[in-house]
Amino acid sequence: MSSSLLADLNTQQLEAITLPHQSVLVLAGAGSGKTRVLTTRIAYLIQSGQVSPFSILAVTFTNKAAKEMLTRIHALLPVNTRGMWMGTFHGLCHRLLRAHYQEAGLPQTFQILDTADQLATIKRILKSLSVDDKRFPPRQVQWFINNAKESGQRAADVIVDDPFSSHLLDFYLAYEQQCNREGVVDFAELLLRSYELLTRNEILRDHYRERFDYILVDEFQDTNRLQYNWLKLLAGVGTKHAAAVFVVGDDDQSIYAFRGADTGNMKDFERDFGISKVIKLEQNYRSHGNILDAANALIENNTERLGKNLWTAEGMGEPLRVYRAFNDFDEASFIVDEIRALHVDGVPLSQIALLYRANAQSRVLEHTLFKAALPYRVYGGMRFFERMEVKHALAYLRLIANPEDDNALLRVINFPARGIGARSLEQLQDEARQQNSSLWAAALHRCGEAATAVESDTKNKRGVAGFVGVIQVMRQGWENLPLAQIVERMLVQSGLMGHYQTVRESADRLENLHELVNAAISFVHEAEDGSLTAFLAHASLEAGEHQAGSGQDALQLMTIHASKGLEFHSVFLSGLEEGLFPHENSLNEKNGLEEERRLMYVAMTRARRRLYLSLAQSRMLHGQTRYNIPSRFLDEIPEKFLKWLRSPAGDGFSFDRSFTTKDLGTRSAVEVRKKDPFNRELPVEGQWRIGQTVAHVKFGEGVILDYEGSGSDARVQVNFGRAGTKWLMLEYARLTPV
DNA sequence: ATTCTTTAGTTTTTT
DNA sequence: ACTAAAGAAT
Repeated sequence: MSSSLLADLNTQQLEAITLPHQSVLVLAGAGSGKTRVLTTRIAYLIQSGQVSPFSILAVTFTNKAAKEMLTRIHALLPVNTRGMWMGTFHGLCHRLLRAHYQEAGLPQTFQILDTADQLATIKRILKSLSVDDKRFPPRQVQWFINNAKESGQRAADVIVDDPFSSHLLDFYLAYEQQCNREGVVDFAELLLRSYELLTRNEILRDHYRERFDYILVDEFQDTNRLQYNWLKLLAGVGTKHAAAVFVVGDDDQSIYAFRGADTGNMKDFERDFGISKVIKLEQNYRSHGNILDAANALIENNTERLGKNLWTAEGMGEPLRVYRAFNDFDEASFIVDEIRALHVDGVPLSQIALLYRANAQSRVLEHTLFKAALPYRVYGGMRFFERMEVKHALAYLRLIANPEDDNALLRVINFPARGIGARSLEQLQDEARQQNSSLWAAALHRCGEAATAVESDTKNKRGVAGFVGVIQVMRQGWENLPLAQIVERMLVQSGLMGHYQTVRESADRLENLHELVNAAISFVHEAEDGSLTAFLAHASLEAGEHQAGSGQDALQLMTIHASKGLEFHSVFLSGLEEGLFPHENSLNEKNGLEEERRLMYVAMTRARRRLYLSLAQSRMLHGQTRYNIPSRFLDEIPEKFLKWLRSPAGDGFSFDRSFTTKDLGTRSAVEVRKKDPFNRELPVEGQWRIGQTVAHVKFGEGVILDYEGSGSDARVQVNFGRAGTKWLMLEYARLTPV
């Protein structure tokens, strides 16, 4: 046994890593070396010859976490870990279902619906049932279905006692049938179906139980009921081949109860798996004492805790700095000033995080950072595989794999436009309903199956026949092409490329389509199975690591949720106001306040050396100025840990930093409708800006509102007040700056 | 079939 | 205040 593997570990870490074949719950506090323990445990088991990688199953919550864990194991251990199963719950269940699709009652090419696809399917079903979507909002139906599935219930299992729920149940049933007909599964279905597969199929169950000797689970506090039951089933508690289940979690960092995570699973785990001992990792290697003690004091206010207190061998460090701002702009400019000072002191920008409760808060921060010319990156937001043009392209690919996919068909049957309007679509849907078939089958039937395939690539590209032809061409003779070529040809054949080449302002979209080809190429490189079906599953399950633009030293902006698991030298936590944090909506939910407090705890424990807490007396929200009182969480942190940078009571208040209404209130006679937040230069001439006042020979003075195009095609929209708002070609309009 | 107008929703989010 | 999506008008 190499000694380096176990060097520098504390007693509890060592105990967890070297534990013999038994199930254990590891309560791992923030910054206690949780990931290290998990990866070292796996490396230790393999290196000491207790188990082959083939018999290990490791579960994480995100693909990112799985990837990181694999990298770290490889760094510890020069051993081939191919046989090991490591991934997310959904990824692993997907793997099971692919391997045993027949036993699971699925077509070989079954596709995965993401959240948006699922909602679209539900809307479609509600429409076909002529349901009033005012009375039954699609989102609520979606929530009902996912909730049922995540507690392991099929439509047949749900018991309802009121007429409203009884309707919801009908929709659930219709949705189930529709998904089966189309051969698609949603995220919850991946779990439920593989759970049912293992329940029903004794041979498979025994096979996997025998195979997986050691099961490890990260972020266990985030598991929902179905995931827990899946785990229990696979582990085979109480049977001859019961696996040793090693779960790591922190009840204080459970912040996903709102989407079904159940910390009760931790207590149940102790009971169901006969846990004799809980190992607590309580030494924190991240933060200075003041930060940690403040966080501990805060979380003490929660009653539902398993009990655990973090300590550090580091010194107390600095107190937490609290700033009470006049308004949100003032708060942002305070943050900018402090960032500048930190940067001068040598703290890299990438080691500074700006955290907030809600995404809407990033706006003012971004605006201020941009004005201050500080580079920043915002995490979260639109992902690559969720972009409209990418989803269109994926829909075509789905139709190649499985034309029965109504969802995909509806998305692109008239995109690019082929002259198929609402009328013809309705006819098609009626036909499909009558024959109880897919839309594709109905479309085929309508065009006359024989004729279309041959004539398709000659001329007739419009109408339903044109669409059928396009798909026929894609489905015939492309089977043996490499994935990237399929994607490339599809982009041309579908007309997507052509469409985005002609439409103005589509440079980004075109680039994304090219990027999709690149994604296919690198997917074939990395994945074992480079098939189209595998690629489509990848697109659904790993909606996208947004890692573009990395490398540059930039500030990190994200929600507190997104910051879990990360650490920074300095953290700015803004918006500490009642109503915002804790969020007002949380107060109506059961245990909502406790979850908000855990969120606060997570935010505080991200900081290694310096933690700023800030609040604004007034803040723009939904277009209205709101006046808030300080967050109760500030009261829950003892004064001895805090250093107020401005009087907490508001007396002796200075307005020096604050924006007054003069900045916002004065408007010229001409109203600026749309402001570019960055006041960026028009790319055309370099001298024109949005918001700039210009003069026109005939229309007089006006303000530039917007622009379009570039080069000789560049146009600007100018509001001339009395003469109205006009679009003008820059080349001819002869505008002059005023 | 395109384009304009109205309306709803706006805590957190991965798979 | 702002956006996206549904509805109405051309």
